[in-house]
Amino acid sequence: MTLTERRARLLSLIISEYVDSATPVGSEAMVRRYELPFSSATIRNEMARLEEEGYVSHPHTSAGRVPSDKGYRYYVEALMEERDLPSQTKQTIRHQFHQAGREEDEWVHLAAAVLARAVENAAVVTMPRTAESRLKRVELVSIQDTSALLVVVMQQARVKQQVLIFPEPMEQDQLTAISNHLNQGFAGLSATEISRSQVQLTQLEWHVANAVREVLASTDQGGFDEAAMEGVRTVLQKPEFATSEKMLNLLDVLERRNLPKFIPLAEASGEGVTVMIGAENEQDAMHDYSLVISRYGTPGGIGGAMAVVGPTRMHYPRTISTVRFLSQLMGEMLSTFYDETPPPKDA
Amino acid sequence: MTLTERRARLLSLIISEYVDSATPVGSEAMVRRYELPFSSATIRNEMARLEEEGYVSHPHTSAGRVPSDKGYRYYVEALMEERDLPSQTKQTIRHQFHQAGREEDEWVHLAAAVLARAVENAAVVTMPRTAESRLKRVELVSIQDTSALLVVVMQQARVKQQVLIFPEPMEQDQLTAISNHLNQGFAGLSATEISRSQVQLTQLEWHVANAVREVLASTDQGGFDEAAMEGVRTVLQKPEFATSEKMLNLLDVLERRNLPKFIPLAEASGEGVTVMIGAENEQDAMHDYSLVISRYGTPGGIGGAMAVVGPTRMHYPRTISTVRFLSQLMGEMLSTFYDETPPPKDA
DNA sequence: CGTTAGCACTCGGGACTAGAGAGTGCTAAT
DNA sequence: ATTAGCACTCTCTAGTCCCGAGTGCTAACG
Repeated sequence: MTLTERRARLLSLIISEYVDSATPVGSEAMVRRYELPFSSATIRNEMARLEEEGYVSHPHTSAGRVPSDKGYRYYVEALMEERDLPSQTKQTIRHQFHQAGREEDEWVHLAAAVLARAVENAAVVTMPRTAESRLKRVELVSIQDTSALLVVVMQQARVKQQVLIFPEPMEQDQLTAISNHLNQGFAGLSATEISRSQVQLTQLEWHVANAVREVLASTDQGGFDEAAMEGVRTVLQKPEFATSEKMLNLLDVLERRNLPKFIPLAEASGEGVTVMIGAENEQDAMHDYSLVISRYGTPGGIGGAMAVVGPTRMHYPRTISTVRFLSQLMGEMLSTFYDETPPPKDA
Repeated sequence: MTLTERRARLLSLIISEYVDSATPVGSEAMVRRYELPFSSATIRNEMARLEEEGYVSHPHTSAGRVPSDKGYRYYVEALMEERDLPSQTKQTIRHQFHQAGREEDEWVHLAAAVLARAVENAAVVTMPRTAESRLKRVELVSIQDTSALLVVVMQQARVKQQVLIFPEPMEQDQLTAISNHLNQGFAGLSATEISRSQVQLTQLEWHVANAVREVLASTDQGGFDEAAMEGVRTVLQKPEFATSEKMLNLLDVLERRNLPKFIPLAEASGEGVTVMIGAENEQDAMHDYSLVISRYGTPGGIGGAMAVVGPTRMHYPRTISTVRFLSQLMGEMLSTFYDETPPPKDA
């Protein structure tokens, strides 16, 4: 399954060229552009072999070659040299990134924007979260007689709020009493632990505790709910989307509620960067697109995922390097807030 | 400036027809389709007059007529009969809407989705908020030694949180003391009032108070930050977006950060529904689109705005009725939570 | 006078054709 | 093994033609 040295080199050039030009690449143009020490005829022969073996394909006779999914895959595995990002680029990214404020959703938006710009494709970054949400503190704030605002603070600084209706008018004092009791009983517990708990509760307290449990549970599932996406505009301007039909396709894919289906974050559970090329994604709608996914986060377990979405014709080395760098950077930033260990200040 | 009875009727028909078919409408087809008691020649004469007066236009000789902005305007002002939504539709909307949970952002998302579906265009709904945010309560929750989570609860149940870094390690007790002090001193105040306040503060307290003030201030500006948008897909499928260029245009308009520029919510400050047709919007990018905007909210002042965005060729009566109904419905729902007066249960 | 029939004229768009350009695959020579 | 040469294929663009829908005008009509 390994290619001869020359064919490998040729495949690599075809991919570079095609990533650049978005048009099928022919033998003639190849030798001219790269001053190859062979004639176009030789290149044609080699190309024919590459095609037999499935690394490139032919839109039609008399058109140049286009890399196939298999070709890209081989390129990503064996051919491309993933060199570190130029330190200037790193510096730029780091600089943009440190302008973020202190709110988490600001972070992820900024991260998505920076990533999208750096790789010139669409980028998705999910909010960081823990494996299992645990309650840190409950607050109840009176709104009017029978309604109050429930604020649930979870470990790792996630906050959710909702309006809670009581069957009877409640004073702020009563509410404070309830929240105090719940804080004593449930602090540090997860949703399931709360529902198993044996703490004695009044009916009103139980009402609140139930709402808290639901909040914790709903935080644990999903992950894309509050994800940030950027760069849609950029990617839609690429030549593959000249027809509005293709555009609609991609827009469907990038629809918020479709993301979990199309972007299998589970793949990114381990270390490092995962690449899914075209039909490697089971979803038909993704067959023309590639994903570069990575988890980010602290060693402690708090974290999220980021993904770059674009046509299979994407600049893989740059994209992979950028995703790797940015996920590492996000990890460091999270560490500064949530971990005991001070973050490495330089890289 | 008023049209003859017959010309008015004709304009109305042209608009109905064009809204339906999206193609220029000709005299011949007109008489056939609507069985008019005149010949096509007469209609042609009348159309010529309508064109002279600017109510319709001609893409080119030998094409049918297309309503102009002025034509639509006249139609909206004088011709269309805005009849109430069929009670079945109302019922459907009400039904869909009451499935919302209790979180505000869930409301606005649902409202946007319902609206978009009902009018078959894109819809934007902003989060409800007051004229000036006032502090209700501050909470500080320790995260690790030098960092804590600041939770700012504002009146009308808006909550924001951010991570706060202290120059020295802080115990939860200290944090609680600070928040207690701030709650005593600042509850009920707005951002400007806090900055003018004469309350004596330690350096640490001042640090926190400053952050609180910033949160309040940032909540007061914007309004589109957390707006919900739905129906982009729907509107992009309309025939006017057959070319991908047009699609990109609209996508630009609907970009989150562009919304404030393109959708002048200030216009909707008063009562009722505002319609902006094509070039009535100063922004060039909006010249092919119309807006139907309405404020929603309680009489008390808490509320937001909603807008429908679509091609000028839209079904105005239905859109206007739907926006009116939904804004009223949203107002009622807000009232149930924030107002003293019980909401009218039926309509 | 308002209305209508008739008709010449105008465009846009679809179907068709031709030719240029880029590229391939094969064969025979080096 | 490599290369030059060449016939062949296929897309893309421009050009042409023609149909259909629609207009605007004029002259006739009730």
